[in-house]
Amino acid sequence: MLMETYSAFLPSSSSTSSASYNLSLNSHAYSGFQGNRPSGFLELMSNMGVPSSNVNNVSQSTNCVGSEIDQVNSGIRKGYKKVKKPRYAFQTRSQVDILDDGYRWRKYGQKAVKNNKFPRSYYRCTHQGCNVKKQVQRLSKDETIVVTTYEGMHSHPIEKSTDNFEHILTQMQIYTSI
DNA sequence: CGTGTTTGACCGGCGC
DNA sequence: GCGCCGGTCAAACACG
Repeated sequence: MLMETYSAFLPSSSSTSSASYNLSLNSHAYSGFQGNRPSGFLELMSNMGVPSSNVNNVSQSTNCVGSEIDQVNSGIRKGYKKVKKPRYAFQTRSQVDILDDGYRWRKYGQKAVKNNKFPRSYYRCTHQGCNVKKQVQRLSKDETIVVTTYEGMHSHPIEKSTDNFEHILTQMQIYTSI
């Protein structure tokens, strides 16, 4: 079904300008980026050095996504120090909810959000032992904008043949050129 | 049969 | 304590 959505359509604008990132990450916990090689979309993003200064100013919901809610599950287990899980989100101007970053995700929930007529979908990486989660949300303000929030970091290689960003770009161009 | 989605129930935190 | 809210579980279901 993803494919249907993919091949369905993308904004009529040109491919390069269709994607506008607004990446915000709380950097302190990410000093040691676990992946040494760019095996994932996220690492690619970070390696590309997408600065948080790239303000698209599409909406101000980004800051709440990026840094405010990140202490949600501060799991205090056995008196260990609670590590606030860093989240980081980037929003993409796309008609497609699911941005295939090469990992395999299993959907485990979907909830309606307040002030938003679109639901939010919760995904989890299906790799064993990998606890990376992501949630995808579409803004009701501007329904052409999809906010993808990642939580955690993959500690395993990518499972698809999507091993570099150019492949992704190729994909995007394929789907955009319709 | 393996894998992923759907969907209501459930749960914990928080404000009142 | 109660109800809301955001997040998760899990059984049923769909599909190759």
